Amino acid sequence: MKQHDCKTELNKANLRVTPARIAILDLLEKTDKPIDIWNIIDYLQKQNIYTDPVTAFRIINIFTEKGLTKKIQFHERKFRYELANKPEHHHLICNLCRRVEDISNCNIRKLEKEILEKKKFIVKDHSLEFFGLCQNCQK
Amino acid sequence: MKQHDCKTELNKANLRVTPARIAILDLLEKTDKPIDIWNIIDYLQKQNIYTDPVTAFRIINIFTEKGLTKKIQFHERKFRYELANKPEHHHLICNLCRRVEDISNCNIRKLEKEILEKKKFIVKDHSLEFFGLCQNCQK
DNA sequence: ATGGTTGCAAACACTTTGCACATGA
DNA sequence: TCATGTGCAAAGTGTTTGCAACCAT
Repeated sequence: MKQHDCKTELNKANLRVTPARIAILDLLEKTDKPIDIWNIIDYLQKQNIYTDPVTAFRIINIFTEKGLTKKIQFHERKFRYELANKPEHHHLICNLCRRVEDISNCNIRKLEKEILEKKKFIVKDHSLEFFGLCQNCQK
Repeated sequence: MKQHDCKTELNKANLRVTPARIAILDLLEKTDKPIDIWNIIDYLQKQNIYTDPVTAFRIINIFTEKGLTKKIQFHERKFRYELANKPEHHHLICNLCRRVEDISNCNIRKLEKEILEKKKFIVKDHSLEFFGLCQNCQK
């Protein structure tokens, strides 16, 4: 994401523009798989933006609150994060090498409609993750 | 589950039969929603089976390893657990009252086949959870 | 008898909170 | 200037590990 875009994003969310926030949006934009806090810290460090882990957590939490990012879980003890405005997709997580691939066109929307009809439950969000073996690790 | 069945279950898994293990299998059998460690501890306590949380973790972990139980995540910091041999189903989790409802017939298998064809990824397991508002909380 | 199980103490990993100081608008 | 953001220390949760004692087989 261009710096400019990041700034407008932050403004729209009523958040002040700080180096750490820009960098984190930046990282999320250019990373294709959900990242954890340590990925974020590492990246900030490389950008010479010294940031306390606490701050990283606070940033990612406020982003999630404002709807900029999403929390994801891969059956690990920690959360992962990705941009919320990515087109709908789900994850294939390799049990061996932990590589993550995206998959889309799952037609979950149709399911959600059925759920509303059958169960009167309004789906706001869902998580769909597949665990298994990627092509490489099948050998 | 009858005591007897629990015992054969444990034997089949090469696990020794202990009061805590029987009780945990028992609880999982009669509970309809995924439970966490504290639910387990509470139950054991009520059964007058005094068990250290560490032991509860160890039991549930070995059960999961042996394929008797499954770990589940509901975007919380903790894991939940359910019996692995339940018929395929997914969860509707209410964002407000946290009630959990089951849903089945999602035809995920079809999707898994497509994934194998498109991505050459062999799905071993998946997690599909829906978050939203249950009928009661929509008012 | 002996190897799997447990309890206890401690450590661990991830995440949150409180408060004083710093900074962006 | 002043609300918002940050760093540091500390605490909070959920979970795992090591080791000695215990108990199911």
